[in-house]
Amino acid sequence: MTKVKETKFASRRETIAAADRLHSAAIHLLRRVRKQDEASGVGPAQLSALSVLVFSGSKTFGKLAAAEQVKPPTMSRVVASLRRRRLIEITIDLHDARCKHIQATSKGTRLLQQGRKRRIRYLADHLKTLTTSELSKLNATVDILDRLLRDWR
Amino acid sequence: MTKVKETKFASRRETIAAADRLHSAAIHLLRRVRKQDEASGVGPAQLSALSVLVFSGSKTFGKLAAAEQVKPPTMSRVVASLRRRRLIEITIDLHDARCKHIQATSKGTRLLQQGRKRRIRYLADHLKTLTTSELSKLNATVDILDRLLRDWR
DNA sequence: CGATATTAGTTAGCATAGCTAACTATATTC
DNA sequence: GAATATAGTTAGCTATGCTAACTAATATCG
Repeated sequence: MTKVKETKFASRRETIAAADRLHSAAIHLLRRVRKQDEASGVGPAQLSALSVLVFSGSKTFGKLAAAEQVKPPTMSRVVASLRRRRLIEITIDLHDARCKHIQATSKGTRLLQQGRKRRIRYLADHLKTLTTSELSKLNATVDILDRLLRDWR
Repeated sequence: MTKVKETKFASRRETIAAADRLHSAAIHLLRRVRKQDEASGVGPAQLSALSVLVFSGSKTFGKLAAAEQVKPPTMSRVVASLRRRRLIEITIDLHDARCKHIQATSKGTRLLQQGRKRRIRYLADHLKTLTTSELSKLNATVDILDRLLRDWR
């Protein structure tokens, strides 16, 4: 028995080709889905930040900026816009007056969930042409991607 | 025999759940990959337009705007920036002086392909932790998505 | 205790990217 | 040849990203 090791991983060439195709498909998919968000009248950065607040609860300013992979001045303006629209509220930390806690208002939560519903419904309207077999392949792949994203870097 | 029809398609609930997960994974994946493009010193709209020109050849202004799903004034500025950087060239149509044909210069082609290489290499560096079995699942799913995107709407 | 350093966030100012409304210039149509 | 349609531009708004320089609060250390 000379074969002691299975080729568990793909060649570099194949990996690159897969990366390329995945990248392109993701770009084109999102470009279409994102158009649905315009109906909310709120920009993408604001929706994305609001989404973090709605799904992971209250966050300090700094943690929100980190979660959005954005520099503090950018988040500062995004938060100010959200506040002007009464989609979030800000409270000052009792123990450290420098820290601000940001949380979604009920109006913000409502707006986000409606937008999300619209976006997902739109995507689902296209996915419904898939067979159950195709859909389960899709789900399996998203499992893989989720793991990849969790362990990123 | 009462069962006359197979349930070829998934329930609405399952479809919505899949759409939601796909959407979220695509957002997070692209957010990471897009960071790699900053190294090129050219913004995302410009890179995307340049990419169309490099891979599908010369385009008239209007077709480029349509391909990028963007309004004419937006494309006007994008093209002007690309031109200032000598990444594209513009020629006037001989038969219709209103029409402008936009094409990538060799500098533009080079810049795009380097950026693309960097981006794809980065993504591939993460995909290489996948087994061949996982990679082929991924490829199968991208096939499905490509078809979906081609027949969109 | 008080000077200094660190941390949290803001302000100012710049570039890119998206839009609409209003414009110019060229072609087409009647 | 006058009216209309088409291709693109200009002006001006909003939003999102950045860096550099700032304020204010806390922590550290002599």
